[in-house]
Amino acid sequence: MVALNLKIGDLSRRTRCPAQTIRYYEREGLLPEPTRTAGNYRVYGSEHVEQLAFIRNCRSLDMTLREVRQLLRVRDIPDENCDAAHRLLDEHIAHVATRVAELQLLEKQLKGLRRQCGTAHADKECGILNGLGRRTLADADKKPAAHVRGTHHG
Amino acid sequence: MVALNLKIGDLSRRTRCPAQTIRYYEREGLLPEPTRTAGNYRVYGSEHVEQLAFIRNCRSLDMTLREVRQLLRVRDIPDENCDAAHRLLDEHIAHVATRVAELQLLEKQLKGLRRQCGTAHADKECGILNGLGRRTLADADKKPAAHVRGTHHG
DNA sequence: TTAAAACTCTGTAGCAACTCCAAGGTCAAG
DNA sequence: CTTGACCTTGGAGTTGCTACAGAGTTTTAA
Repeated sequence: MVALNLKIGDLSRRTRCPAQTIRYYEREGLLPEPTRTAGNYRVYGSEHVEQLAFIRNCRSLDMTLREVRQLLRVRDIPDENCDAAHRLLDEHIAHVATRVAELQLLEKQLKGLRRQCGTAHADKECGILNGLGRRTLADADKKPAAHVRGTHHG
Repeated sequence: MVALNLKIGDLSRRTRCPAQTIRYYEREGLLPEPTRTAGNYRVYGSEHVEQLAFIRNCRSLDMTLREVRQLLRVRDIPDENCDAAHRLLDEHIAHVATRVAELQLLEKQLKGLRRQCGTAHADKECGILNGLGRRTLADADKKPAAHVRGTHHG
């Protein structure tokens, strides 16, 4: 159960992961290099299907590729105990919880700002625009804290 | 009230914004180009202090630079009514609310996964590692939805 | 058989919002 | 006159992809 002989497009359809992304994971060392055909096409087996599924599951849980790499390493050391996986997951949960709290505070601030102007009028009287210009909105200087970013509405 | 004659380091300290970032905002057209000394040093006035404060306030509310640019444009059209600012802020609030909901779901899933293995043991029996390998964690294929990313614990 | 369509290959650039580095110019103090 | 703090520009790195471009390969249909 290793030789399925999938081309990259087949693997892509099977895992709902774009082919470009599969190549990217390979470059990044998350997926082992597949064998090649005479024509230099990549050929995948079931181990690739499974590993890619693992990666995508982790990603859907918003883990970074760094974390995925660590989990893969843990997974591949047989008969080790799974403390490392526990720690990683616990840390990840903590990060998410932190971010939720931050965003909830943010939401409150935004709604407060929004209440400062409910109606249309000339810009110079707009409580929102004025509020944003003021040196202090609630409390000033708190660092963005490095891991804090990301609402990413594109 | 325009000529304070601040050098970039002075402005940086005053606004707690790194000098590099100030130059970046200038390149991106968010801050007007300052005058220069004979030695080619940037010289800032109070209008720069105020505009930079505005930008940083927006950023601390997690707005994108694109949104900030739009708000600045709105602000600089005098006697216009502030509908545009309202719409922008409402949209931003909606994005944040969406992201909060997503992250809360995520947190639940992660905690569920964590519960699958409470104790140390050999990796191959670990419910976490096994759970991540399974083809379906909760429900499979839901798109990352483009603006959904970002917990970014670096 | 052959020509078009569909697929794959590599490599590069772009996104957001910075941050960091290098190599050098400018200015005040000692 | 030299040290050091500051400033200048330009370019690369970060994260996790996505989107080309230009070329080669394989499959399908006429």
